[in-house]
Amino acid sequence: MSRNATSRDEARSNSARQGGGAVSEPRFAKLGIAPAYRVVFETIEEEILSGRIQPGERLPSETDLAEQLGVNRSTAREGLRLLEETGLVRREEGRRLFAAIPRQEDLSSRATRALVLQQVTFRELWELSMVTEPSVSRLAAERISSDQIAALEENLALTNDAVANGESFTQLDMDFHSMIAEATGNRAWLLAREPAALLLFPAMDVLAPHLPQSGHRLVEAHGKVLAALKAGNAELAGEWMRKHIADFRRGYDMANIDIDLPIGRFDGPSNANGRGQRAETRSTL
Amino acid sequence: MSRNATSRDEARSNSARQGGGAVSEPRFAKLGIAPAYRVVFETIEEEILSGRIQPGERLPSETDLAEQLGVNRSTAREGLRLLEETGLVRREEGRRLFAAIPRQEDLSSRATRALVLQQVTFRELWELSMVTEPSVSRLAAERISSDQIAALEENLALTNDAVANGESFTQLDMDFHSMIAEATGNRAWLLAREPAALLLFPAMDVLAPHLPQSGHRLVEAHGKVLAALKAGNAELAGEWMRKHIADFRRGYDMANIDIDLPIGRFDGPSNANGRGQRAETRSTL
DNA sequence: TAGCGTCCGTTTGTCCAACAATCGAACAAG
DNA sequence: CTTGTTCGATTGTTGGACAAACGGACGCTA
Repeated sequence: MSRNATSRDEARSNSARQGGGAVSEPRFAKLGIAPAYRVVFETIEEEILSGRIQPGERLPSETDLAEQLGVNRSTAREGLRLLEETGLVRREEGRRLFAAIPRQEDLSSRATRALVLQQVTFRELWELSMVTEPSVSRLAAERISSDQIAALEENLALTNDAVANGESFTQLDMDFHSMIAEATGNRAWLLAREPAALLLFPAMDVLAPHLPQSGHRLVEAHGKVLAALKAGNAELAGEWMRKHIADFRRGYDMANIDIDLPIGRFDGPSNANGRGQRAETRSTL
Repeated sequence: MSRNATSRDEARSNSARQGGGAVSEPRFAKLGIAPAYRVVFETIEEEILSGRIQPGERLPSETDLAEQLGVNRSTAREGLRLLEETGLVRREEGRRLFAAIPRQEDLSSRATRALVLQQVTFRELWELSMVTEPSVSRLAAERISSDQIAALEENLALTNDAVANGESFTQLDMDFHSMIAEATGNRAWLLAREPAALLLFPAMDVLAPHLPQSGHRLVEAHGKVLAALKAGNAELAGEWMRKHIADFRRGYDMANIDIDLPIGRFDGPSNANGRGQRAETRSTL
């Protein structure tokens, strides 16, 4: 407790002003003065990152925490909010906070939002996906399990139905690609491709009205990829996937849409923790 | 103001318990009941995402905000902490909060932490980087500016010095790769490769003691890549980069380290907002 | 004129105290 | 064994309060 109280007071008294006119030379480094709630955050964060608090383990009650850290409960709560949004802490069915590791969905949706705000263009997303999707397909071909194959087959069937009925197949499309990525068993790959994928594939919705054939082409392409995966043919899987993504851009060109325009806003679940699991996506031009 | 108060009260009274034994059928969807501070968060988030509050624009004072939303200042503050950690809100030299777009560094470090906690292996990171690094090199070769070439040359010189003096060159190494990625001008690519890169390259520190030649090999490889970039030769740049990354793994094998072990912890700046900009990295086995 | 010290209203950071609502679990009743 | 009931622990929220720091404005002085 004294630890934090001390560091805080220190910070306070040290906070001599550095303002004024234009500083001639950067003689002093900026003082790293953090408000107490931030110190609370960093302290607990450190406990979790270092493993001293294991994921799944319950955190002390707010009152306890505040007492242990020597701050007021309100201050401790602010620190907890910080942690909460980081994903290092989550609430278990109702209240009770416990340590956790951030879920990739949280990370992805966060990253996706950032991409939207940065107004990334279709071209940027496409350039990336032209590499990621074939690559994961190749990897997946060598590792995919029969269960995963079965899941892909079901997905393909559903997609086929959706196309036949004129329904939106965007979600199914995204699932198809995600499942392949999961089949690689490589979490770094998952994280690398997901944010862009969440933005790129919904763009298909913009295309569909212009290109009546797009649905069928997609089903066909997915079928080819799936066949190659089933055969364990990495090169073939990669090549079909490459064509599939390349085709996507061709669709954009044919629909006469400028690929250098920022991609539309992603309307997924706005919050990371909890409700609204289905990723309802929409791409607005 | 009434808007939020209403939605909250509604939530309250609707919160009929659903507990009890094992539910037979999922007849009802879970109620999305959010505490007021979360609603505050989502409301302001929405304002920013929709563009009604522009990045760079100042937010109202906490008192104002609380009054407008019809909640207590403490509650509003908790919502602000959530926003703060999302990166949608930042403090400008001192206090004053203003809207912002999340910085990629924030996102990357967040993602990196997640990867560490998930205990990703060297193999996973390497598999990804074997694709990302050559790919960005190819792209960069077609777009890199002379300024960026110059920066890379300086980096190479510094790396050479560091190697000669037996100093750590990890940071320089990471910078080299990041600069190439930036030269692609593709933000999606930046985001995709960074988290893994932040973890993979520091692993070099583990290698160096075992392989005295590693530094020189690295400088040589960087030199080849840079020459190819300068020549605008995409294929060559990609190929040298591929060899460079492949070599990294060979080093791991030669040092007799199991590449399927989780990668060590990343000790970067723990907080996203502000101080501690230099990415001091360390890889602990 | 550029710089310095001071005063003042505003805003943030922190604390204290309190209460309603909910949860969890134990326990009683049908 | 499912449905109330009760009770302590914990969270969500509110109200108010105060010190510290900031942003300027103002005036003084080399």
